Amino acid sequence: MSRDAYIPCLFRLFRQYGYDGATLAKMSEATGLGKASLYHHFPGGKDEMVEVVLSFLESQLERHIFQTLNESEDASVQIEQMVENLQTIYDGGREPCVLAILLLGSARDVFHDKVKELLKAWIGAIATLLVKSGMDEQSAYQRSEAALTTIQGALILSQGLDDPSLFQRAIRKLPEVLCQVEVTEH
Amino acid sequence: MSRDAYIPCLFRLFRQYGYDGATLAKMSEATGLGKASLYHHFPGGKDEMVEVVLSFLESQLERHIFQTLNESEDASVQIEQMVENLQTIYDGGREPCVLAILLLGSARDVFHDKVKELLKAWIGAIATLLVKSGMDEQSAYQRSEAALTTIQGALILSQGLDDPSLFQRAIRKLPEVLCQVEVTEH
DNA sequence: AGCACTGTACCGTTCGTTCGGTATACTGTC
DNA sequence: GACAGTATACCGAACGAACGGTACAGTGCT
Repeated sequence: MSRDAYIPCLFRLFRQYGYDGATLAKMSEATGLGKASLYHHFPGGKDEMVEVVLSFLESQLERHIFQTLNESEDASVQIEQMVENLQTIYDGGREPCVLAILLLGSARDVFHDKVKELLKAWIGAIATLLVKSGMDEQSAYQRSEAALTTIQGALILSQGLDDPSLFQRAIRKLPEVLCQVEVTEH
Repeated sequence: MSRDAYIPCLFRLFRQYGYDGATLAKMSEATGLGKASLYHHFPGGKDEMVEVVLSFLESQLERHIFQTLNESEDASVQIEQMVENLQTIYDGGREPCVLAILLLGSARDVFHDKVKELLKAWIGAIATLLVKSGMDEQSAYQRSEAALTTIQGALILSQGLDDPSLFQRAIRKLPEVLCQVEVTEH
């Protein structure tokens, strides 16, 4: 079987256990492959598996997030579509973000660059969309960063409080927060 | 020396490496204590060390966050004080939150309850403050959750993007976001 | 003498990794 | 069609290193 078939499985393991916690034994059990076979498909060992998982995540973001943000309809409609996809990807707030797990913990330094690249791409994609819909660049980037802050923070809190609805409430506000014009007073 | 002296050291290790990554060898090196000495002070082993670290964090929150929120001055002043303390605790966004690290990764289940308790206490403290300053309870809790979402999310993103200023910008908006009256239009 | 503490040496287990080898399928040669 | 050669997929067993944890004999203070 092609090694691609095992990637989603590895993805799930790293997302659940992190770099240190996702042991070869768990991978062997989860994939049904012997440890030696895992090394046949991923000669670079655990690190290559993470690389591959991150590339898999990249393509997933590409397909379900970035592409959604490039269909040049109304901006708020696209954001709403992204929110829908977020629901799926993170299972309504029940699943953590593999980027966050890899960012914390002992493997931080090794994969930092790739994680950084993906986060930047995500923020950039949203910002580009907002700029296209007429927002000035600085505001667009600030709001995009705020959006990702909300997404990541809400994932943490939903995990911590055992309350997926927190994540859902948070991301449902995103279209409004990202697109509304500022007329606040205080 | 009292075991209390070693707790901040262990705290730093768990915050940096997570449960799996914070090995006894690292602790031994960081504290200057042999493994036997570590087990003398913490007979329960690694798990007890985490418990103790979480209790340490609790007292730290108590002193630098909750207490700040109980001095019954103007609410926005207190929030600003909390923001100041956040800057210190998280070193301006350069240090991650140990709660987040323990929440993700393989030790999740073991310490989930304690982490949940701390997060709830934090949210509750902010909400109580807002209620005291006249806000209705539901809004107060929603905004408090949003504040912690921002804090946690901004920490993740600041780590990921190598940009502590993101964290600083995010938390400096907290007083405004938490206290301002809603007059937005869209 | 009693106690708190520590260094050394060790335990069993699990870690990531590698080795040697098997089964199967495809490829080109005659 | 028969045969050797090669590539792919897989596995059991073992490796050294590191893991968390323990046993025990000090050591120094009261």
